[in-house]
Amino acid sequence: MSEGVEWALHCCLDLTWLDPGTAAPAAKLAAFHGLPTAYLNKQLQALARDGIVTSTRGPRGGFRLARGPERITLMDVVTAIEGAEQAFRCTEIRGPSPKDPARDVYREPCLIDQAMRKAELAWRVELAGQTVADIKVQVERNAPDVPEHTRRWFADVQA
Amino acid sequence: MSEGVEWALHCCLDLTWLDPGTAAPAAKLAAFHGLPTAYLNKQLQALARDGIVTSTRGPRGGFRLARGPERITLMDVVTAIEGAEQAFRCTEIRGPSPKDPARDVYREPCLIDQAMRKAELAWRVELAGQTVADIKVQVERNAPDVPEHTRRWFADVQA
DNA sequence: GTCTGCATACTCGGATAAGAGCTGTCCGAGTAGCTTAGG
DNA sequence: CCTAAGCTACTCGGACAGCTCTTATCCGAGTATGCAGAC
Repeated sequence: MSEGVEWALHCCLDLTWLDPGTAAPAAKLAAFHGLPTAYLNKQLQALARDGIVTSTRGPRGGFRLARGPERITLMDVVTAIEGAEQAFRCTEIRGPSPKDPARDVYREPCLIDQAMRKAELAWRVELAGQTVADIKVQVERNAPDVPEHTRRWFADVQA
Repeated sequence: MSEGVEWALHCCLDLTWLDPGTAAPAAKLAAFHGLPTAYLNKQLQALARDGIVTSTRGPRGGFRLARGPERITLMDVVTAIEGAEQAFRCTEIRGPSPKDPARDVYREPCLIDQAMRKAELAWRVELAGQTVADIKVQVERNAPDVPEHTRRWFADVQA
């Protein structure tokens, strides 16, 4: 899996702690996490294309969440970065060449495909069941200083 | 996900229908599914390294299952081809650079990592819960002609 | 007729290229705010 | 003093290389089979 997913998730979490009405530029987000600015910008663009964040250009511009974090699932973020295609894709390789006379033996759907889809569905259900807000709440409980620490950093440091 | 997984799963299923005591060479398996022989051979080698199939060289040689299909899970096959590493791997990018004085704010484990692991675990559980024998039984119920069709093809055709 | 040695064909195994996708970088498009000059 | 036009600085956005991993291929290592020749 692309590591852009990790970056995007962390950025979404950061954005929940910004001062209301402010946006975080890609440069600051990159500096905060020690990541290459331009490439992170590319990932954030992907989030913007899927309507997870909104982007504004010019001074005081940057990215902010397009909707409440309770309405952004981990699945949404993964899909935005990785694309919506299945990881396992059936290429229908059953049986000897398509010109085989007994080809109709394989009318029924491929059960290997179904089994893999079932597993991948379980993965997607788990991802769709957790929102950015859930993570936010857990962090605020486990490490109460992180939100303020983050907010302050984005408010003060000019990177 | 590598398409070698699909190839490997189909091959394992084929092997369950071979005449007892016989082995299927990579060339025949490749011809049966319309795949490049040499590359499929490489995937089968990966299965052999993980002890899922056994390989014998020379005439009448080839691959056969190393144990009963009820003891081969889909997880085993996926791990053999894709490796045992997690798809999502946390690189610990939380907070500003490691030399930040307030670094100890991030003592607690990364919750994004935990969330992603949880989802991936659900995927693995699903895969580990289905065996090649399960697929075999389902196919024999849904498409009763496939087993004999396959057995005959491997017994007769010299590819 | 039987045994032994050898040649042969077959198959896996690992080392070696080609291609695709992820990773990383750069510069142009667009915007907000400041500056400055005029009324 | 107030207004407005222009300028500057800042930020996103998409187009352009580098690099790792998947895909694909080839040839050598090893083995069972069948044959030929000697006893």
